[in-house]
Amino acid sequence: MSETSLPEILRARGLRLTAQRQLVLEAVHELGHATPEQLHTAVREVAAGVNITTIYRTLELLEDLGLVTHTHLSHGSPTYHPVGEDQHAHLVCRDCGAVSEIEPEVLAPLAGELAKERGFRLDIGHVALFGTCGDCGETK
Amino acid sequence: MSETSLPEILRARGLRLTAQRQLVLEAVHELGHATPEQLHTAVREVAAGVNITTIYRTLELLEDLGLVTHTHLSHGSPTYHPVGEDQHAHLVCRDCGAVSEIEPEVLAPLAGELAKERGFRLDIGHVALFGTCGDCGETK
DNA sequence: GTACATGCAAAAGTTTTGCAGACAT
DNA sequence: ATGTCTGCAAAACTTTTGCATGTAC
Repeated sequence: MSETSLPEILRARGLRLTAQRQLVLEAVHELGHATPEQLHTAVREVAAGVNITTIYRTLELLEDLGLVTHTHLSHGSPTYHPVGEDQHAHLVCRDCGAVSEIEPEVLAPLAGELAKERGFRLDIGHVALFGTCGDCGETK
Repeated sequence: MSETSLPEILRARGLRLTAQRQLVLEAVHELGHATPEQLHTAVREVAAGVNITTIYRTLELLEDLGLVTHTHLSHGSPTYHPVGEDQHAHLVCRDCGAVSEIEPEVLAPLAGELAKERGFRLDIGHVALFGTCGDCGETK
């Protein structure tokens, strides 16, 4: 439950702490990986009046502050999740749509090679791997 | 330039071979990884009357036929590329937006481990890795 | 009090759907 | 001839923008 001190980070930039910003950040932590739409719904359960526009603007801000990131999991809308804490990548099954997480260690060798060969710094929290999951693979 | 016989695949399903379908598939091969919008522009250069709707419908069909796949490279629109031939993954720089390709061999160990540990069959042609490229990393 | 944030409404952009006419077979 | 495809128009979504009001500081 480390909140990485939103108030301080905001203050350091001369920005303001608002209920909306706290709620959106909380929702991102609660939901794990969620679309703007889903976050909107979640926030609304606590504060009914919050506008979807604010969700988008706040997510952009939080991402800029380094508190959240987003990934494109197959479909149209991106999903947001907290940064830091649990760095992890996503495994997305194209058949059943299931999303599972994998530990960063699995990607470490790859990240190392990319850095060495290309100078490319892999953002592990941003990785989405597509394919067929065990269940769907067997059935076929 | 192996065309993987579009006519035959269509016929086998009782579907029809049209100029539009040939043009869209050709464009996907030519452009490498392109958004529906970009494909539309490319196709229009040859056949001006083709509608964007047809691009979407055709891409869906071609994907269903296993001739093309799509990947989500950062922004809103997905990009489509041919299946088979040159299996490759994408490296996307979040700072400058540059997209480069990496050879499938780099991903082979990872693919192997995922298959072994999770029974997950990684679709290499679908992989998009985000991070910071060499140029942007140095500058900072 | 002042500048930043939010809500609202509208715009912009993307993807989907319905339907009548065109066309491959 | 017949059933599939396409183009057109409109609808459904998602995301962005402008502006007046509200509010943290």
